[in-house]
Amino acid sequence: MTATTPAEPGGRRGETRRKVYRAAVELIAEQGFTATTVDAIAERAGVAKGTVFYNFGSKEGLFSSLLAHGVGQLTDALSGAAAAAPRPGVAALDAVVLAQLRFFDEYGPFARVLVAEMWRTAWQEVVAGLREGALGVYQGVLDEAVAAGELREGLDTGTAATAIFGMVLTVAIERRALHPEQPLEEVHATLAGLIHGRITG
Amino acid sequence: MTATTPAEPGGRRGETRRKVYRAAVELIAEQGFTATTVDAIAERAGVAKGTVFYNFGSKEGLFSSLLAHGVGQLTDALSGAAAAAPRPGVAALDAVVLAQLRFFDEYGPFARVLVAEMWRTAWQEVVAGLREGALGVYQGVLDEAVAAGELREGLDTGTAATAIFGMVLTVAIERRALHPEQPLEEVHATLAGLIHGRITG
Amino acid sequence: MTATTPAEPGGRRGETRRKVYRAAVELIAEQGFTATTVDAIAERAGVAKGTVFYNFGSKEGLFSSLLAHGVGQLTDALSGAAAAAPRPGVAALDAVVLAQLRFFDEYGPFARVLVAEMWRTAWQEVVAGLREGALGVYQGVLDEAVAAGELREGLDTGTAATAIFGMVLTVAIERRALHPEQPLEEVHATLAGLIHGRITG
Amino acid sequence: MTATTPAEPGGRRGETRRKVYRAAVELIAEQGFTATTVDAIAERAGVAKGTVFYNFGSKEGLFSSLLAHGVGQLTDALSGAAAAAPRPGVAALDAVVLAQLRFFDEYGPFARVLVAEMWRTAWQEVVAGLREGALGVYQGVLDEAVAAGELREGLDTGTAATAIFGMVLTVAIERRALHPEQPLEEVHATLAGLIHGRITG
DNA sequence: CATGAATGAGATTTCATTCAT
DNA sequence: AATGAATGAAATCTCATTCAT
Repeated sequence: MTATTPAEPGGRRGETRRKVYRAAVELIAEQGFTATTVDAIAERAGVAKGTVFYNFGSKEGLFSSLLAHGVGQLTDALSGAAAAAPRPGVAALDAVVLAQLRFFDEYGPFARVLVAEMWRTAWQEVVAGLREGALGVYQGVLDEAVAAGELREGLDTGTAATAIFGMVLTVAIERRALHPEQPLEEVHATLAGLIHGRITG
Repeated sequence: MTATTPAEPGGRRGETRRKVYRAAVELIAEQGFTATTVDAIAERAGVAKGTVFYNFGSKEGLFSSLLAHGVGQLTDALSGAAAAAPRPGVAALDAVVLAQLRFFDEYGPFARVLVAEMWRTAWQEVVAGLREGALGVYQGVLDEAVAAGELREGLDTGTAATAIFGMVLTVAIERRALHPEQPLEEVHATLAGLIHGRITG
Repeated sequence: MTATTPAEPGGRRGETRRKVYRAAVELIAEQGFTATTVDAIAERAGVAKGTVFYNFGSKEGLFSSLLAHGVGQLTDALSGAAAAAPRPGVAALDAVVLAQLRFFDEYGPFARVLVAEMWRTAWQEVVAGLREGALGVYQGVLDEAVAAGELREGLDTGTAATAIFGMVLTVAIERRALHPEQPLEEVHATLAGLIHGRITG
Repeated sequence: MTATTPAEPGGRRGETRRKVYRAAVELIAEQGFTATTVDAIAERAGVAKGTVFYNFGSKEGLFSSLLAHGVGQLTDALSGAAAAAPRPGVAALDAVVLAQLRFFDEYGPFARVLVAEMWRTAWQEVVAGLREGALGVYQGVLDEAVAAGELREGLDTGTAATAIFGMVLTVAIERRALHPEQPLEEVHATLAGLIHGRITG
């Protein structure tokens, strides 16, 4: 079994991987990506340093596995919200925006890791997954809204999806860093207003 | 003259600083801050490694100087656009968005550096400058629009400013990376539509 | 049964040992002893890493066992050829040279291992075995030739044995690596000519 | 200047490289190739560990540079002996054999390194150099001897060159390891006898 | 008999920084 | 004002070996 093959979740190896994972996420939350050493991760996980390499092959391997996992969770959160929305179209869009806000509220460090490390060529694959996953959910919802006549025919839904995703991402990071006390609902209301045009009186 | 004193722009030292700036921005955009070595910066700039330290004191010093410089230029570009707009309010907002798109179209690597490194606690000072500068321009324009009755009373213009800035930043990066042939005006139209509510038919 | 006790050749254990032997010889021939990892040996042999240690105790143990095994086979091949020669002396010498060429033709990787690792102080015991075995055969044949008056009285048969052994070993490796198509008989004729003085017209 | 570019011999860097070189050769002589750590080399050379990497790029780089250097010296020694021989042909061959014996007598550790590490794919280039260099000298001398009628027409001088080189190499290593007190001249006499056919009475 | 996850000592390598020139 | 060789602390990574299953 190679170093990067995930083990069966229940076994001894799966347990180790989970411990290392959790330790890595916590430390990134505290100190950022590259400032986190494998030594520190191993110590916090309560395993030997070699064990990290045995299970993930390299520091890069660990982090790319981590990123992929986070992107997957984000995509799940967004598509879940889209599916659970009472009605498609703009109402679903609001739900997805709220889901994204909540996700980054809960996994704030992940948002920072995402924007800070997205550009490393080593992880282009992960970023591509983000595009197909999270941005895809946005674009799907927007396409439905266009089809339903809620948004104007001919809207560039690709660009609009990126725009909304980036808007929410930026606001979520800023809120966490500077106004953590501000209620999420308030922020959501402001963004929803911006997006579906009720910014004007 | 200390290491961090900027030299007169025309001299030999000013030229050296400019070469190092450009090399650093490009490399950091490609690989991120920590993955970029001073060796690589010096080599791409065509100077000796010692020269980087002679001029900027440290790697962090180079980077924060670089960020401050870029943020200053960005602020100038945005406030220039706001001031030159025929009318204040929403019209001015469109002009500022266009100016931001154009700025990042010209200085693409800087946009990536900004988005990637903006949130590191180490550089809070720079981020504060960004907030007072670029985000301030947005907030000022939005405040004027509220005062003029173009936007609804009570709008959280701080959050809205961050939202629009992040939206434009994200779209600018994505366009440069994936659709460089798409006309800037088209992108601008989509964003303007989103922002002032003409997204709906 | 201790880890270093050889098992009966036919059993499950004998089979495992043989697979590991073969894998180890090949890899060490390709990369050298220290560059070859137990991981790689186990993988190529198709067994678990623990199995190598269970059977051979240590990496060194595997290797010295492997060398001893190979040296024993080589000795058998050479002494068999000497015994089977129609006449003793120079004719027997030719037969032994041919046998050595044939042996290394069949077990090429072992020749490389031998030449590469023979001189390491760690394995003096094995080298002593080689000297008593394979070199002993050469020296015995040479002594007989001296006794028979075919070679001059006073010849340093120890040095001569080493010289001829090294010559054949080197040529065998070179042939395998660079001229595998060259008939063994041709090479043998050149060497035989060199050795018993018919190099001159 | 890249890490592998040799510096001008007189400068500061050249001096450092020479110190590291010398330390590396000494340590290899004592402990063998892979058992020698960069730490130990740096300490004996009296430089920081980083300096070794600054100058040679990697441990492999250091050793391959070392090997190439040794092969060059060996080639020079052999071709020098061939050129200085009073007469070409078999007399020159004797001189080359003596030169090879002397070289490995003086640089014994190098001979061991050579045979032990020749097979690493990283150094195939070096080995190719050996073939063209040292073996080339032997073949040239043999060809001349054939042309002069001293050796029989049609002799496979390529194989013969390899054979003689390997013979001398093996004997030189063996002598150094087991009979260092034996006079070089005696060994040379035995080999010379073997080679030009006076092995028989 | 065989396994393979875990280990940790010890190796190689990186790179921001200094300083004599 | 610029250089680049040298540094060394700190990082990443390797791998023979152990041991519970």
